[in-house]
Amino acid sequence: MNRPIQVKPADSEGRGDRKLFVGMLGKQLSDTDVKKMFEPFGSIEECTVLRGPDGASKGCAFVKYQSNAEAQAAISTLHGSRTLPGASSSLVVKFADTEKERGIRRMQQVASQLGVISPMSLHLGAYNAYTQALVQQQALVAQSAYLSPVATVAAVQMQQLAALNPNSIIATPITSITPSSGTSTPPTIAATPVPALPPPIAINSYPQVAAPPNGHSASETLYTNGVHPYQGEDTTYPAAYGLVGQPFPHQPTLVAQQPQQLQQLQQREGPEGCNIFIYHLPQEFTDSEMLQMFLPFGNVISAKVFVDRATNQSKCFGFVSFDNPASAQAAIQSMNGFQIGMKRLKVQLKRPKDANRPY
DNA sequence: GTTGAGCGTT
Repeated sequence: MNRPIQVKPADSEGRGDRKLFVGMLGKQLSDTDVKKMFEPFGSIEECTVLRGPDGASKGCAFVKYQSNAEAQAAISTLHGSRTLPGASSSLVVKFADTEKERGIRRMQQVASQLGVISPMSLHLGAYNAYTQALVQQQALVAQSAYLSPVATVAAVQMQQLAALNPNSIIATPITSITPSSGTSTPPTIAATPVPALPPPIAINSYPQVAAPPNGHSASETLYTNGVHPYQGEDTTYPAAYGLVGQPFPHQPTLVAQQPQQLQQLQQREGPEGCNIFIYHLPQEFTDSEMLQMFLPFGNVISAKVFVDRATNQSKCFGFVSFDNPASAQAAIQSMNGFQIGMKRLKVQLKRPKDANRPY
């Protein structure tokens, strides 16, 4: 009997698997559609298309057969066999994650949402750069009476980002916004006066600026005012920088506990008028850096730098969403025209999705 | 060079 078995036993043993993960399904396929597709290979015990909270298909599914052999057969025949309409590549059929793998996936997901695995981490080796940033930061704080709190915080953050990133082209913004320097350097902050912004926002956000270089900075900055997704180590730094007031008006409760909860905080657009478009970002800016830049203006729902999928390079523009229009306006007022290196940021409201284009 | 994709693991 010569049967061509191409799958190594090791692949299927020890997993006890009859359950498949199916990817690259068209998003319009239903459970039934998928079931029909997989029925020829065996008896299906369970077939579920994964859907988001809104009920939209995620374009993948779980299919559980009665036996491993059936599952195996489906893999052999269907995997990569065709590209379904609406899918970006060919059908994926493989064994679903085991418990253990799921655990790992969870951890990774949480880690990435907390910004622990961030390109920024790669630059954090230079501790002296960090301390240097603190010194400069304190100097800035001393001068902050000359600037609106928001502009100051934004500036400090820019400075810190620059300092933490040795290769950064962000070299100049700070020196040029010190009104007391007495030199003739013209301010490069374009919109220094920030109209009518409640200082508490800046104060609430302030401790984030002084985040220790332990890779947690993004975790601290994500969704600050109200949701503070990490605890510990956070008891000293507000005082360390002479801050007064209550850093967190309501008790920070959510810590990295329920992954589901974190998931719900994932990038979303805000309501109309709450989303801003940022152009001329430095090439090396990541989500978390952009997030930090805009934290002073309010509750940031999401911050996304647009990345070329093929090259993984930033396209130098991105989006930040706030939970209210006033924050978005404040961000525009303060940050539009903000000079970074040779370029100035362009910050404006995001175009509505279904933009009725005037011709 | 200009406006929120995406390979998705219950």
